[in-house]
Amino acid sequence: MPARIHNPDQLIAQLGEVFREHGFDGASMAAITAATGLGKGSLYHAFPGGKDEMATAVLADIERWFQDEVFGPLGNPELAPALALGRMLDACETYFEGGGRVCLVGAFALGETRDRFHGAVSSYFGNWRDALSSALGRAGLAEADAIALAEEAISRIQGSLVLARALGDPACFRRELARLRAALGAV
Amino acid sequence: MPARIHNPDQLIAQLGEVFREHGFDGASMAAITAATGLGKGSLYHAFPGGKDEMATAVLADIERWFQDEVFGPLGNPELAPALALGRMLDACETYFEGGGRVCLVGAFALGETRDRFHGAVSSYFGNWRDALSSALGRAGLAEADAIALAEEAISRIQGSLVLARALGDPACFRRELARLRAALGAV
DNA sequence: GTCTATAGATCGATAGAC
DNA sequence: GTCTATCGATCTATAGAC
Repeated sequence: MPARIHNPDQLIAQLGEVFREHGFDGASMAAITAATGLGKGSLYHAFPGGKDEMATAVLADIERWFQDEVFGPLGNPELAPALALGRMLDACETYFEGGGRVCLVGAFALGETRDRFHGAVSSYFGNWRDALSSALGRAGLAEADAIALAEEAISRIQGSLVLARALGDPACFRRELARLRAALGAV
Repeated sequence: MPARIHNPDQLIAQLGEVFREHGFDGASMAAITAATGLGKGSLYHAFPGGKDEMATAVLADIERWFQDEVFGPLGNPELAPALALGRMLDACETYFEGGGRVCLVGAFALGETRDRFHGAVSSYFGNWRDALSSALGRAGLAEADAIALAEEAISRIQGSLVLARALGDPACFRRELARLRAALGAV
């Protein structure tokens, strides 16, 4: 059944899972072909830049999701800060599947890809920090304290994902989210 | 100048830096040859198991260092807990070069190597958590609280390394260590 | 838009001389 | 113990048919 048209959104999601599972270097074109059901010809037609362009598209899609679900609400002055903070934690619990799914952007930051995709990685974390400190500022913290607590919260989320994966115990992540909910005064 | 005998400790350290810089898959034998100054023949003579054995040796060396410098003092009942906690933070600041050096074990936990080296990765973080919660228990915390704070502290260290690398701002890591020093009651 | 076939480079690993 | 030469496999990327 050739000429089957792929849903672009689904394709990006499939690519993301391949990079998540194998890493960037480990995600061979053969693995990508198997995971997406698309031959090399189709993949290079959609992404003339090869794996680099695929990963860039995946990172952009992730940032878009977080912009809509997390950063946007955090920065929205019409939303009560406690509510926005709670939504952030809920979105993280869902997105990272309760600690069973690593953060691809974090993995790219630590891995061999750190320089190659530095722009996208830096943008993701920078926007997260800015949006979070904005919400904390609206909650009453001084600017310096808000930035410090934002960095701490993001570190705790990212670090507990590392710990959960390292120990093979996703509950580590959920426990950290629960503690964060109290520390941030989130609803 | 053939027949030059390499210092085994130095070789392990060089291998560690190659894996840190390129990741496991990205560390090709050519890159390892260039970084160590050893030909493939010599490397396979020292590590018949190839890259897997090299990485295993590097991880064991890292765990040994943390055992001596961090986990041991934390678990030592004769050492004042506040002192042991302070030593842990000092050792982290030194080892991770103030945020400019990522945690190889953390990177392996997030990356495509997560299953391949799961034993070593799990051992490292499990021992860290146990030693840290032991020190926190001696400092007066109930067992459940000690374990929770230990997980939080390790998450903050690992997460701030991710954040520092992602933003290209090592100071993120040092700021988190300073906040952690206060939160743990460390000297 | 999708496929197969294949080029050309690089991979991990081995063999054997010194 | 170290080196060079080399193998077969695998890799990314391209070409061209349909």
